[in-house]
Amino acid sequence: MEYPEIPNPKPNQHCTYFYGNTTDDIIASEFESLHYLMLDEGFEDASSSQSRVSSENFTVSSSKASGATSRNNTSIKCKNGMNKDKLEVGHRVAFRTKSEVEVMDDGFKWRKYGKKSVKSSPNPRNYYKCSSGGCNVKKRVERDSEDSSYVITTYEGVHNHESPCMTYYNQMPPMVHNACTLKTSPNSSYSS
DNA sequence: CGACTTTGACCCGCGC
DNA sequence: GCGCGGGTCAAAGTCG
Repeated sequence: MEYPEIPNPKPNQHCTYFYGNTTDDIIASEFESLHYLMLDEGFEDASSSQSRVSSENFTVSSSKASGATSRNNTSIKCKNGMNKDKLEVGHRVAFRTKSEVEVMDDGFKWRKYGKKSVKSSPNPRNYYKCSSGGCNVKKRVERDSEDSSYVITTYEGVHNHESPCMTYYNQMPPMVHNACTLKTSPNSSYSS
């Protein structure tokens, strides 16, 4: 198992992560102040190294998403009523972060290519592409419709290059690595 | 001048 | 078939 790229939220940010691939693999884990839910294939190894939290707080259903490029999608709904964004069954990672700023510095360079107001939320959804040549990773950023203090970020695809931030990280001495609270993949890939 | 953002138009799938 | 909604495109504007 290789770890997905995890953005670098502020120390006091609260995050909920959704890792998408199959609906059967819903697992929620948490460490420190972060919460995340994983649906990605190959997650089993990750669960062994991280505290596993019951998925009872979430319900999942499969559906077909509407839209220009409709594919199989998975709809996640929290039992507390929060209706999570539809997650594609594929290399998609979504997470919810309590943050004042919508765009977090995750080490990659993104170029905004669209903005759309969606019916399910009063807040507009922003669309970004990785600006690295040949890298087709996309991300969507929108404020939680139920609590605008939270930002929902969805990554789609796998980076075919290293994060500029990770390159710098790899050049740091090991003792500096120990200071990091978030573990990220050294090769920036979270494919199984 | 290149890279990025903005924003309206367009495309496409789905539901009725 | 048509309208709706979400995702993408691309031209124009902005910024360093």
